[in-house]
Amino acid sequence: MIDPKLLRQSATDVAANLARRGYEFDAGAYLSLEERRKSLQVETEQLQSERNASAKRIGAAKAEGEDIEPLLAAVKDLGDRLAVGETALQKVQAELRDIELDLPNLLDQSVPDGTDECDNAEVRSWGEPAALVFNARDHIELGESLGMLDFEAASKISGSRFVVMKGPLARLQRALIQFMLDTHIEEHGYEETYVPYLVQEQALVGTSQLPKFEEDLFKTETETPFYLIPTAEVPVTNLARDAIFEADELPKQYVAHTPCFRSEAGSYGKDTRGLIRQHQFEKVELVHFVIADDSMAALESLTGHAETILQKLQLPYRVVALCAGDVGFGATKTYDIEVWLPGQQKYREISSCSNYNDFQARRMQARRRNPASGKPELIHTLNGSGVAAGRALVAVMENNQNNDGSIRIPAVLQPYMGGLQVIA
RNA sequence: GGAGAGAUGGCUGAGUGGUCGAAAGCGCUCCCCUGCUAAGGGAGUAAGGGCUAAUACCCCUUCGAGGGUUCGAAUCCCUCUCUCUCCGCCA
Repeated sequence: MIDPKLLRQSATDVAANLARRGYEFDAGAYLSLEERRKSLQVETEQLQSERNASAKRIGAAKAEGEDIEPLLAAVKDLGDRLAVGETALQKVQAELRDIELDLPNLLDQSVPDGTDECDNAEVRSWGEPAALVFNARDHIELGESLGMLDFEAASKISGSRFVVMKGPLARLQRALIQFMLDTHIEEHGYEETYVPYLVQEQALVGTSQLPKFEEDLFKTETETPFYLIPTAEVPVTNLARDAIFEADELPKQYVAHTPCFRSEAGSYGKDTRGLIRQHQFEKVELVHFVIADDSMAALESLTGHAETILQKLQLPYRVVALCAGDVGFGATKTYDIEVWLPGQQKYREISSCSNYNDFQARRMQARRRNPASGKPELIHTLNGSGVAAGRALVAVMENNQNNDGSIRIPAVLQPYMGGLQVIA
């Protein structure tokens, strides 16, 4: 959520910033609604104040044994007037909140212009795509011929966009997850967390998947509905909900491995085959809570932590700064890390690292106490994949394939594979 | 699933219709006292929102959540959620 005070005071500046995303914010309509809110709120609070004062007078008079009938008569219609005002105020406030919850975050000035992923700016790249002497196979062909990826079996059980993995390949994904967790815990200073995979609406409003993107989520039909998490960002970031951190508690860095569940509504034609886009996938997620001044530096270090994983796996990648039109709803700035996939002969997203500044914090009431003023102020939140395990598996398979269809296991993963060096 | 108890400020815990945003204690902050420490004395110490140039005044809201009764609700009524104890079941 954008600061409502900023919306009031600088609505046209906000509109100009959001226009970079291609988002149209009707500042005039907002401001007229806001003006209505102001007069209604001032009026209603005035009536509440009168009610409180008269209740006290009546109480005092009664204690003195005086006749309170005249006082009661004087406030006879106050309750009705108040009820009318309160109802009207609540309605306007709800309308304003709906608008505010629907507004994307302001973009950082360093975000490059552009409308879609074609305009993203490469920041750096690492490693060289290998020149394979034979025709590179994709992970589907590799996995199926090894007998270790079974999309048909998954389809029988659950339909499309699911997979069954078997044997050393299933273990390889687990090895990747373990390796990533251990690296972040031991080398990057993260605290490991285990979190719920089912969350309530409020948590998703906090991280801004709701109310706008409900169709992307799986929802249970229980009495109070649960949503399956689309990313560990949701439960982990909500650890800061309604919290006031003391000065020495920040920064915080959390890592979590979870499955992620996405309906993929609206992506029907995309990546229909293989592991790239599944309803269920494994991911290691990094989350930072920092003070406002530190969030841009934290974005750089978080992105670096994800890059370290790919470097240790010897996977070629590049880092791109998402352009204005491609930055996600709640982020102020995002780097995507794209790994080279020989089977597709292109770079594909394997991690997305975002600074949300106070956007999620405001929705969650996530604060820290400023030691100088003693007052609570909003923290900044960040998150990024460190990295997506399913896609990392794809990258390892395709980049480490041999001519005979066997797959070399990266050295850093071999300890997690019982010393196995090749999957054949 | 059955039976019972409970939910109050950072913590413990009073408070069953009126001046209660809320006693007391603990914790924390500042000051005094003290050679240091310990002990002691005094003052302060919730969050969100409105108004505003203001993190100054002032005002509003909040005692698990939502509704109701009332001039007035932490206190009375209804619904829900959660926590704890015992029994059953289960990983």
